[in-house]
Amino acid sequence: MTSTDTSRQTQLNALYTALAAIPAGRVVTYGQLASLAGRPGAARWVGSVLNKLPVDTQLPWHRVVAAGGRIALPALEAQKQCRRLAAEGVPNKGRIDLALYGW
DNA sequence: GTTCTGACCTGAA
DNA sequence: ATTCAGGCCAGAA
Repeated sequence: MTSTDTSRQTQLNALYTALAAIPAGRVVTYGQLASLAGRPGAARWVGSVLNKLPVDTQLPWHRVVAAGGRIALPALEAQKQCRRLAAEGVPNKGRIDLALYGW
């Protein structure tokens, strides 16, 4: 195996760890999560990973939002995410205040 | 090998 | 506030 493969796997693990480390009532942006995973600028990569994430995952994927507290998901999924966040103590109306609930 | 696409980000008009 | 363009990473065609 090449060193890039192992490295990529390690970063992926770091991403899951960082995401799991996000407490309820707190949200992070894709770029920030990418930085936490040791890959600044790889926000798109994070989105790709979350998209392929299984439906029965235990990871708090709903705590990940786009820059400015904007929801990156389509209307339906976004509504579900907003609902979930509100249930965790993050009141939002289609947009989240990162100044208050941001990491 | 190139080209397109996607749960992105920033800055400018 | 909304729209556009350039840049970023990785996987699929």
